[in-house]
Amino acid sequence: MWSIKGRLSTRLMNICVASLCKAKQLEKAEVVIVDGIRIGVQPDVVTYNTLITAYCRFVGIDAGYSILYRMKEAGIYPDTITYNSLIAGATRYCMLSRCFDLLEEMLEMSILPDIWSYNTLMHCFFKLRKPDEAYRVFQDILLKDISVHPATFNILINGLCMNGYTENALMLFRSIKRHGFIPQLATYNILIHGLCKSGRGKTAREFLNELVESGHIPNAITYTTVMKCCFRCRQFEEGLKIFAEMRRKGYTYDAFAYCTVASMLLKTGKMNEANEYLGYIITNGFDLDIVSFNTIVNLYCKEGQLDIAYKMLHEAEKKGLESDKYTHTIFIDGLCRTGNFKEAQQHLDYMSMMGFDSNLVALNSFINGLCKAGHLDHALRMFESMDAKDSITYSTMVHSLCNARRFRAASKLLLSCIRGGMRILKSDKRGVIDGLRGSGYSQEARKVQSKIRLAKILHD
DNA sequence: CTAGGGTTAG
Repeated sequence: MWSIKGRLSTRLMNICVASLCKAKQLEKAEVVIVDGIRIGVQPDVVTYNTLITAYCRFVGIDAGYSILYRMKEAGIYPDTITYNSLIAGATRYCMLSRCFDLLEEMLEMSILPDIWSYNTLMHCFFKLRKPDEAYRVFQDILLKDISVHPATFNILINGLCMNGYTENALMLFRSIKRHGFIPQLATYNILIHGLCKSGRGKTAREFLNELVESGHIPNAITYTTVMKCCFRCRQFEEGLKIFAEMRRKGYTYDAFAYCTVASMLLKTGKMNEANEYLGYIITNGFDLDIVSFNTIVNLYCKEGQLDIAYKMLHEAEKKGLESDKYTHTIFIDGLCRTGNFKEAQQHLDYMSMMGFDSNLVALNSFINGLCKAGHLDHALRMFESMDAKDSITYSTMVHSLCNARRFRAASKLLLSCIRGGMRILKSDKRGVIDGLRGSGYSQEARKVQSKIRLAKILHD
């Protein structure tokens, strides 16, 4: 009798712990467990699995591991879900080798990996931009005859899109549908998002129709995705209409949609309106995460109010939020706008010290700032020192060198940009050629022109 | 009990 009651209570405790974990209330969850133990309710494997998931997500992978030790000490054996949670934690922080360590540990303990172990591993490969290896995991799943989960396809489609294989994602989507797989709402959301990101708004629209026709009801994610797509295609009216509809339907319960709108307004220079939207989420008690703070900080940086921007950053830190590469990039851009290159450099140094995966955007921003302020040689030195450059790096430099009438330097960079197979704005190419010609370098102008033509032939 | 939406540069 007593033991049945005990098990029932453990289930109740788990429900309680799960909802607290979901709300990031880890301390409260721990209190519930301690209180439970005091009155004789023992935590079980589910309790610890829930904790591991939450600690990995909100604190870090090592915090997740420490729960694993705690449960082992308490004499509770980890199961597949325990390890899946840790693998998900490792994937969150892109730690591929940890994923393999965990898989190995599972096998050593005769805990069999399931479809979720493989799904997560596949996701990790995609996050690390290794689509081939991710696809190999999928083939492995089929080979091992493990039955797939709808999420397997979602992860695949998303991963393919995010790695530039939109066409393959589309083919996969169609082929699994032919094989009788009924796409989930999430599958449609993922595909629509991928299509929007690769600039295929029209196809995205078609799938939005298909989504509705197949009986799904669009959710907040669908709306935000489509709204963003409108803004991308400069259909501002249409996008704002979608936002209004979201409001009517009660889908604006978090800061997501507001931040999308505010960013669009910032990009198009409508500071006052952006201020309104962001003011609304600040004063109306929305739970702001680092992305929301970044959007707000961006507003103040663009307005040149760096002091308020820093105040917001401190507020975010007080909430226990950690600044990310976006935060620093926004500050670098803002500091450059106000001519404070020294402090901008400090943010850059901090980023490389912290090992942020790619600060190319930040460097581009810095270079742009230097150019705008007329420090062309400083910008050039920076440019030369960069080991990775993209088309934006090149166009910024080429454009600025043309403005300074340094056409020969501009043409040199333009040519190396083309050699690298990168695209550059037509107006910048024109600027270089016309500039060379106008300053008496018509032979070099012809050379550049023919190289551009050659690149075009090779590219198409 | 894990995938999917929002934030950065020319």
